[in-house]
Amino acid sequence: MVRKRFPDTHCSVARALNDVGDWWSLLVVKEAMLGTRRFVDFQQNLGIARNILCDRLARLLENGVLIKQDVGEHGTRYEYRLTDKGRDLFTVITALRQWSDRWNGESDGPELVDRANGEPVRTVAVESRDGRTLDVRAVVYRDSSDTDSAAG
Amino acid sequence: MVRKRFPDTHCSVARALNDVGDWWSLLVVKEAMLGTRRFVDFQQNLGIARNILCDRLARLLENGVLIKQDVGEHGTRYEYRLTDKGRDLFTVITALRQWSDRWNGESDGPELVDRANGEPVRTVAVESRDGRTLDVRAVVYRDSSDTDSAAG
DNA sequence: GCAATTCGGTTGCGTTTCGAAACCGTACCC
DNA sequence: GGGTACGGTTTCGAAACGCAACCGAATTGC
Repeated sequence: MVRKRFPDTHCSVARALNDVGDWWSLLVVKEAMLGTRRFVDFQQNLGIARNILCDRLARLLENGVLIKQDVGEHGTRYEYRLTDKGRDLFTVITALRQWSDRWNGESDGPELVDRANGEPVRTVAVESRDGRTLDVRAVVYRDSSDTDSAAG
Repeated sequence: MVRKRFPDTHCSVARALNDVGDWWSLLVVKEAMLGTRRFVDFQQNLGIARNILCDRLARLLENGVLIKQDVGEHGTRYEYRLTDKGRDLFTVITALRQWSDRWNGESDGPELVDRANGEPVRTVAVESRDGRTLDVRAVVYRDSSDTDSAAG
């Protein structure tokens, strides 16, 4: 299974999508954030085909999103765990989850709460240095190679 | 071109990926945020095949991320513009961009700055109600249908 | 009026990727 | 030595992708 994609593009978003841009990769990472670590558990919880899971895990390993550890408990047994890079996708996944809940209706899935006090987390947003929430019209892409104009 | 995906899943992340989960969709939205509105411009700026672009635009229209307006300037001419739902992906795309820049190295692409004062925007993060930055270990998924345990 | 061009697609067709199920090899258990 | 669990790999049909050619409507050029 080849993975050509866009090996080097000037666009950060495209480069991020090289790592986690296909359908299953982000779901695997999300599942890992829920505590799943074993091959069979990923497979069952996600309902993903085994070969695709193999491929996605391998790619996530290559990209440094997951690491694979041999835990020799009973026979052949491995654990796939998030790296710092993988855990850092928490913001992306949370933003995506909140976006979906805002626009596609609330899901009956788990609610994300602060472990310290059980309160829901804030809405993820882009903020200015002094703390104002910025929408896409309130920013400019500077030194662009595409355009210097405003976004939106 | 059929689009089965997961029409109704309890998982918000999966439902978000139904809308923008494939390779090109998010890039089309990102391009729209840079100001691109016309078919040919999307096609040239992204380097996407025309039929694929057609399909993605149609799907983004269906999902309410874009709207299509007939601007009868010169012959057949349409504009694809972001809806509120589409503009609201700004947070997701920005989080993804920042993640990529942190872990895959800075790109030579445009830098995102506050239009009001030209300063770079803050790092997007998940925060508690009282403003602490939360990583994945600092949260719990409550009322989960999968697991009640902590994430990470 | 007629050809050339632009725009926004659609169609054909070959290649790549996906996905379900079957199969494989190792290690444990009895 | 048979059974089971785990982590894959193989097979093969279906879907998606990408390129290039074509199409239809409107605009421009003459």
